[in-house]
Amino acid sequence: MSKPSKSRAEKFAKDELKSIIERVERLLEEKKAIADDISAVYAEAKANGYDAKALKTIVRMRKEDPNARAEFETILETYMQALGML
Amino acid sequence: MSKPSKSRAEKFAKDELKSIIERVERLLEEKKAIADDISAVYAEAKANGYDAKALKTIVRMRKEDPNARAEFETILETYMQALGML
Amino acid sequence: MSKPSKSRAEKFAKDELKSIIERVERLLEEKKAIADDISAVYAEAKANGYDAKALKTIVRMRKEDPNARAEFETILETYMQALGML
Amino acid sequence: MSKPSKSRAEKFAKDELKSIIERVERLLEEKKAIADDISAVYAEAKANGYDAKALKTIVRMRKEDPNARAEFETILETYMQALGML
DNA sequence: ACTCCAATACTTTAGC
DNA sequence: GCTAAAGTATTGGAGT
Repeated sequence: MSKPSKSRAEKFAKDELKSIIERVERLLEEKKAIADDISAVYAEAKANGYDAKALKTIVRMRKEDPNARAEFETILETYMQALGML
Repeated sequence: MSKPSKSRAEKFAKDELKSIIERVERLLEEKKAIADDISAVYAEAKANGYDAKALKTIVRMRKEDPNARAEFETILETYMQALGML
Repeated sequence: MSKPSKSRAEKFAKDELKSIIERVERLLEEKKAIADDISAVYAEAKANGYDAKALKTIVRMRKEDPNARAEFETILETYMQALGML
Repeated sequence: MSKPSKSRAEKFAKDELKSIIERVERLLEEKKAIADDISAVYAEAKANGYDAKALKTIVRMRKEDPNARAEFETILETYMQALGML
């Protein structure tokens, strides 16, 4: 038949959808690659005798506000004291 | 027609499947109820001036092995010291 | 000395804190017991030839609103159609 | 005083630790930037009338093995049939 | 400010 | 036992 099976508008939408999905997929691949790089850094550090869990804790702590952290530590120690954990 | 639409065996399997699903659903409801109770305890504590985040940290710490925790703290402080965080 | 080492108020707060923590711990134990029960149901089902992953999917689906689900399925199929996944 | 406060080896380890931490932090920043890009794509798609949840489902499905998915769907429909969900 | 939801990170479990 | 997948918990962000 001479009539196209899909209208121009439908074709356009189709391409748009495909484009969205593929952009996300490409970004997800990049994100995964970086996550793998991070794992590799920790694995190498571990091989050199570092404690990966402690390294992760350090990274997390450096992101936090120092004042907020200090305050939290104070509360925590108060509770631990009251519970005989110190 | 007089013939039953489902065999006895199929009916049996159907009931078995239904039973499995419903047992899980009942247990999930109970689990949810307990999770809600826990939330309520924290909410009440918060209303009485406690820091919910610190309380959760205490609960987590009490589950851990004290020796392992002490060792972890030591490593952490070594790293913090080296990075000028103390 | 005759003076108590802790004031009455502090002692009270201490007990209150301990009570909060212990209530949470008890509830967490109950929650864990139920989670184990659920695992046991799935393990038994699996031993009887059921697909645990599919069972979990069924349980999840039954929690959802049927209308919302139907609508979602429609959209999903539209997208899949447009991407040649059907 | 003439004696250095830190030995050469300690200084070296310190730099190594700092290097590890900073490499991870740089990678985390890159990872965050990509995550933000992904969010932006979904936000834009949503503004153009797409259902973000369905788009995410499509992305997930395209990562899966088609045969495995088909088989899973078959089992799922068997269960749904048996439970009167179809 | 406070709740609700989505996203991330962690923990645990299942499969190879 | 180890990698990979699920489930769970915590955190950040959006909206009221």
